[in-house]
Amino acid sequence: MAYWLFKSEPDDYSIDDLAHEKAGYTVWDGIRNYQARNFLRDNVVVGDGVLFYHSSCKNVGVVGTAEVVKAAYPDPAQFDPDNRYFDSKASKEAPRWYCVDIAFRSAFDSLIPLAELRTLPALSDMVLLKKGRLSIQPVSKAEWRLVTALRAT
DNA sequence: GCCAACGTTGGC
DNA sequence: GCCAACGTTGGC
Repeated sequence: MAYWLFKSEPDDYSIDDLAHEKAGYTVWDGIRNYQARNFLRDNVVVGDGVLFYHSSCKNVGVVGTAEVVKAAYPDPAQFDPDNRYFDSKASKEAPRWYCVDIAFRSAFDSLIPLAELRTLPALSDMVLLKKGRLSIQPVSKAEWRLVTALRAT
């Protein structure tokens, strides 16, 4: 049981999109960074908590939580030539990229801006604040508790 | 849209 | 294996 922060560009896929998934979950595909891939493939397990983060938009920050409902399996998008995440160097025998499934858990009553997280000394070691570009990143239990207590849901 | 940070590619 | 060139991320 561990905690993570997943980034998404809300114009592409937002916490509201996740909250309204008819199937009750979504495939977290399209991860094309090796460090993020390794976390997905090797460390993310069912039941893990996810801080859902909106990036590359007007209001960047943590907007809610999700839960991992299926552990890593080969990302189908890498095999589909018509998909934007197609990878010609990947094969079904030797998949290069992995995805997990996550389900909506909560939406905060208001977004927790990145700038606010930066003001909290207890979060100074948070990966988000030190290594901004990683799209799948570990969150400590203490960080999870603190962040999820900042807002009502 | 700018630009800093950082990841990836590819020649040698 | 090094490193320059290039591409991408992502905050502002």
